[in-house]
Amino acid sequence: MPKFLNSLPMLLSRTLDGIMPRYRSLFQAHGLTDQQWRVLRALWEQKHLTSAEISQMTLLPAPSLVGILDRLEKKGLISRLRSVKDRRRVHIIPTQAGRDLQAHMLPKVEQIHDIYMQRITPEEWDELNRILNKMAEPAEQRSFA
Amino acid sequence: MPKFLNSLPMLLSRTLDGIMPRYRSLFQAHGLTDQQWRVLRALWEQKHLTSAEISQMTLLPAPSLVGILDRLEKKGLISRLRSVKDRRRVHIIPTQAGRDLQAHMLPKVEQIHDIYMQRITPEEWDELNRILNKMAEPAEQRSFA
DNA sequence: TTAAAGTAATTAATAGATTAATCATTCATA
DNA sequence: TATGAATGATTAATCTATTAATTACTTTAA
Repeated sequence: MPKFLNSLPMLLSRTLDGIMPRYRSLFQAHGLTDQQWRVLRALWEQKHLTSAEISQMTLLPAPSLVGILDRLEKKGLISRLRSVKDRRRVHIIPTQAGRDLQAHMLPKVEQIHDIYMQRITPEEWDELNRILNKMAEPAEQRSFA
Repeated sequence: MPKFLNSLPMLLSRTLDGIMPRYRSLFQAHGLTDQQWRVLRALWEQKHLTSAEISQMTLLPAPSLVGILDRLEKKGLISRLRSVKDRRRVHIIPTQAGRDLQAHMLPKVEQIHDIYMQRITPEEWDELNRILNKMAEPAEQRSFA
């Protein structure tokens, strides 16, 4: 295998390319993109979030989020509600249709996750998290080590 | 940490988001995008590749590659050469400027890679590869296990 | 040899990523 | 209390991703 295929970015990209199609075909079956699902998924636990909070949780860049929210709104899955206390903020709230879709899809999404989790042991999963988090730690925090 | 932030796709995305900025600012300093560098990098070892081969190596989708190659060509870093034996194919060849840029950038890219490799042990790196490859294995191949 | 099937690159249409800039609002403070 | 700094969402411009369709060419099989 050529050297650069073993780089960290390529390893991670290859893994994502390997696992995402299975998720993606489920999302597509419900008319959603990966990113649109992420937003709905983030709203699962917290019932309303600001645009900035969604961006942080989902890792979706704020400028991308504008369009993603536009399309989710157009599909009737979320609503935007301008905050009264701070009118710069916009609260995002799932509609009933949005909550129904979440409830319908979440078990299937978890099934797919289980498929991948069953390929490794719980210890390997912990290892994976530990190693990757160590890799991605910002340099500032590391200087205290 | 909310549950879905611990999913496999989020873990991988978070790691990529953590490591790429360091690479990206180097690429930017030389007027390249991530993807444009990947193509140059793929041409490092093999001196000429077809568009399809580059797509496979770099994981860049073929339709995206058209534009990426257009822009690399416009910058004078690669040339397209239609194959004589099979005129459907297009061979991609780095120009002298392309090779010079590669030679200049590659050590710096490897330095960044080393930064991340020094955060973990060689054994952890092997573990990481082993676990992720097991995750991303296509289902067909797994049925023989 | 010729029609049909297949292949490599490309185009088209829509969605999202990246960086910088803008706009409205709020905060800090002089 | 005005004024400059900071903040949250958005727009703008360029580039890439995704899926489907197209174009040009090659191979296969009748």
